[in-house]
Formats: sequence, C-alpha cells, structure tokens
Amino acid sequence: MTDVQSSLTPAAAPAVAPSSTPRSKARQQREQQLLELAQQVLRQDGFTGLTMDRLASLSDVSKGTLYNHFSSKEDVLTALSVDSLQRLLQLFQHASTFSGHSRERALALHHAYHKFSAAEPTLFLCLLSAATPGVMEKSSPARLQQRQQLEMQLLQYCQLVLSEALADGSLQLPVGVSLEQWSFINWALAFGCNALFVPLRQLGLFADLAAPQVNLHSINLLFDGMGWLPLSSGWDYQQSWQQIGQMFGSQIADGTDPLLSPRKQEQA
Amino acid sequence: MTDVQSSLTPAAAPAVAPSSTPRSKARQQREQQLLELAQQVLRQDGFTGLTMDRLASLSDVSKGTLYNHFSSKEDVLTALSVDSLQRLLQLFQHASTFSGHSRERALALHHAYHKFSAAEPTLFLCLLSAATPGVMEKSSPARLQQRQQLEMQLLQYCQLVLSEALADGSLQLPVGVSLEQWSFINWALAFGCNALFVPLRQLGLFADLAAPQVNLHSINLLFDGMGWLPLSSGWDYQQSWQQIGQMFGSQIADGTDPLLSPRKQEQA
DNA sequence: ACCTAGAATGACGATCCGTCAACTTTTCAC
DNA sequence: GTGAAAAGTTGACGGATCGTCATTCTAGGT
Repeated sequence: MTDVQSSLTPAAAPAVAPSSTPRSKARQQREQQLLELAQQVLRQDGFTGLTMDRLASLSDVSKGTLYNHFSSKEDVLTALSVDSLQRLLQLFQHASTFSGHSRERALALHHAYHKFSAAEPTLFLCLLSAATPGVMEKSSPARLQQRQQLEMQLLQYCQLVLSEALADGSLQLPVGVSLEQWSFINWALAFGCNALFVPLRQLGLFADLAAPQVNLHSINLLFDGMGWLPLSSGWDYQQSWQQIGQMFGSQIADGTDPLLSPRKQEQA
Repeated sequence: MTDVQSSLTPAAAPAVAPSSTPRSKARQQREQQLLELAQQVLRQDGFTGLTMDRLASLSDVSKGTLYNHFSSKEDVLTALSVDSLQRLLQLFQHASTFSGHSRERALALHHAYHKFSAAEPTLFLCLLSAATPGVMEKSSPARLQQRQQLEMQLLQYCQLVLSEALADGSLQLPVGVSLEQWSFINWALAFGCNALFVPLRQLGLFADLAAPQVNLHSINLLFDGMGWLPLSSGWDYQQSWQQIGQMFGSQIADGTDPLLSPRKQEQA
C-alpha cells in the first residue's frame, strides 16, 4: 500500500497468458475478428444496432459459437473495453519512453489517453459503457476481472512516472499523501475530461481544436498544483504537447474514425 | 461565448414550466411517484431488474400509461438523471451561499457533488448511464434536451463562483484562458473522481473515509494550480470541508442509501 | 341524463436473448 | 488407416421484454 516502488515496472505482456496451443491461438484470432466486426457495427448503426443475431449473421460463425466466446451481448462491450485498455497500455508504454523530463513524460501519458479518445470515440464509448452497472451486471466475471487488472496496469504507468519525478527531485510528495492518490487523481481528471468531450464531439459541438487545448490546460493546472517542476510558467508545454503528438503521429490515425483500426483483417 | 457575466445569476426555478393547470400538475406528481418507484427497483434488483412490465405492475398504473410518461425504458433512466440534476442544482444553490471566501464556496460546490454521489450512489449511476450512447439513443429528445439544459445551469454555478473570485481578486485569469474552460475543468475533475469512486464503493472496496480525502486533495491541487488564494499551504481546507459538511448535514442523509430519499410519498 | 374528448388498459405482435439437442470436425490410441 | 471419444458448431426454439393499439373507461360540459 505504501511502497510500490519495487513492483513499478509495468509489464507490456498481454493480461492473459497467450496459451500458445494452436487451438486457442486460432480461437483468440477469431475473437479479435468478431470484436472488430462488432466495432464496425457500433460505428455504423450505433449501440442500439448491435444485436447478437446481427453480429452472428454478419460474421462467419453462428450464434451458438458467438456465445462460446461471449457470455452475453454486454460481455461483447466489456470485451471491447478490454481491447481498448490493451491498446491504451501499448500507447502508455510508448509514451513513457518520451525523451524529456519527467513532467513531459507524464504529459505524454495524458496525450496518449486524449488522442486515443479522439481517434477512437467508439472504443472510448465502450470504455464508458462498460463502467455502467447495466453492462457490468451482465458481463462475465472473468472479463470484468481482466478489465480491472488492465486498469491497474495502466495506473502503474502513472505511478511509474510519478516515482521517477520523485526520484529526480522535480516533484515532492507532501506528508499524508500517497503516490496512489496522485496517480488516481490524474486518472480521474483524464477520464472526466475525455468522457465529457467525446459525447460533445459526437454531437458536432465543440470545435475539435478546443478539446486538446482545454485538456492541456487542465493537466498544467494539476501539475502546477503539485509543484511539479518545471512549472508551466517556466516551460512551453504547448510545444511539448505538439512534439509528443508528432511522436504519436504514426501510431494513431488522428481525426477520423477509421473503419478498421487496429489491424486490417478481412474475414476469410 | 466570451462574456457570460451578465447571465451569471443561475435561476433556481425548475427547468420546465410548472404549467399550473390541475391536469398536468397531477401528471407531474404521478411521474415523480413513478420515478421514485423506479429508483427503489434499481436499488433492490439492480439495473437488470428494472423492466417496464415490472415497473407497471408495482405501480398503480398500467403499462400503456407508463408509456404515456416515458417513451422507453431508457427514457426512465434519463428522467432519473434529470431528477438527479435538479436535486444537484438545489444543493449547488445552497452551497453557493456558504459564508466564507470564494475558494471555500467553490469547495462547497465540489462537496455538494461529492456528497450527493456518496449518499445517492444509485442516482449517480443513473447520471453515468444516461451519458452512455445505448441509453441516449433510446431516450426522448425532449428529455435529453432537458438534461443538457440542467447541466448548463450547473456549470453556470461554477462560473458564478469563479467570477466572484475574479471580482474579489483572489483569482486571476491568465491570457488565453476563458471562464468556461476553468469551470469545465472543475466539472470534469469532479465527475471523474466520483465516477471512479462510486463503482469502487459499490464493490465494498475503498474505505469510505478515503474517498473524501482524495477528493479534497484533488480540488486543492487544481485550485492551487489556478493560484486561487488563499492557497492550501496557507489555509486549513480540511476544516473548511468539515464545516461545509455540517452545513449540508441536514440536507443530505449521509452514508446509507435511504430507500425513499427526496420526499416520502406513499402511493395511494 | 347524455355526449364527447381525452386518458387508461392489457392483450398482442415483434424483437431479441440465450440455450441445447443434434450434427460435424478434430484428435488420438491402437 | 480406422474407429471412437472429445471438442466444436449449428440454427431452431422457448422465454422474456419491449412498445403498440383497438377497446374501454372517465370526467366535465350541456
């Protein structure tokens, strides 16, 4: 609880053992295809348009097989959220390698989160929906646990950067405050900002240019409040933000919501 | 967009005209009873347990009449979220009268939000669910608009307190930053914190004592980052928090999730 | 007492969910 | 190579829930 320093090297390995038997390998591959398809349906016809019958008929498997992968319709949403978290984890891993001072690396984590929500609004909405009781009540315990575990891993990246900042002296922890608390607060701010942004963007409100600005401002306020050096008054974080954006440029297709995002795979 | 100063006196009046004809008055009263009942069902049997047939059979009206009030099951959830926002609005109104300096009043708003989410987790989860596409797609446009309008009114309270702080000199707006941005950021942080807290609390994790602490810390970080005087280093906001809590003591039943919260009304 | 506009009812059709007995494919022992 | 057991697949089916609508009821006016 107090000292996580020792376990602070987040593993980039997938949350579940890849179980390299050819059987379950093919199984996982098909599951990915199904999730891909579900995503496509969500984008085209909204969350109301996603039904199990439809998903089955559009795919190359039957409904029975579909239910071999997902325990319920809601389980599909949770699975999509797990997928999103795994991709976020990769982005975080990449972001944490940004060459700069520790506060810039923390900014890179926020940037990754923000860019993901902007580039993949549908997946982000899955993330939001999967946090809803109506969905959680009907999802399989296994998948819920997977989700929670991934969230923990993401939080560990936050804690990693924070601990680096403590180590290099650019940040100091006041008495009575824990590392976990500050990383939780970072998580909450990022989640809140993006959760409020995405629906607004979906409605066409809010110029796309405003969102990153406000996001950056919010992070600067938080970090300045922490006393994280260099303060925003003594560093051009606008420029850092753009540099980080360039680093991510190739990783995330920005702007539009691409139809097939993670890997282009046609169903055979 | 730039100057909302003039319209910064939030009205406490209900969002919709009370339309005092005796007909629609009775109609609204019954709608309240139905929402009360729906809430009860949600608490007892979860979001999965809420069906229109069940709601109708438990109430004193038939399904047809139910659908005269709500266009769909999801519309009930949105209606509950509208109800929640109206109660939040009242709490905000009360909070904004706290006698203290402007930063304390802002803290009071956050306190109100936090306490509401802790005292009425079910209603807060309605608020969360109603922001979900699956629910929004099936809700009536009228009620969605009502929700948005109430959110605007709540934001106006944030802007009101911020503008007071600007007026008394305890806060200064940097160039390139708008009042709306800062109030939005406040909203996002509060939403994020509570949205992450509530599910954890539901699962029994997270001691109830930790949540307010972290919440207060997060607000202090944000306000310190804004340079809002007096800074947390020069004022005991822990004490302010408790004083505000006492002020709300009678307004919100703390701790447990009371079965009949807003007004005790038995169905005749 | 009668009439009419509007409200209430609950039976009904439609949709969608999740299951399961029958059927096909794969694996593996001999 | 063969046959049997294990694993996987299928789609028709039962059940649950949604939302509607023709019918019935009621309140208020003449």
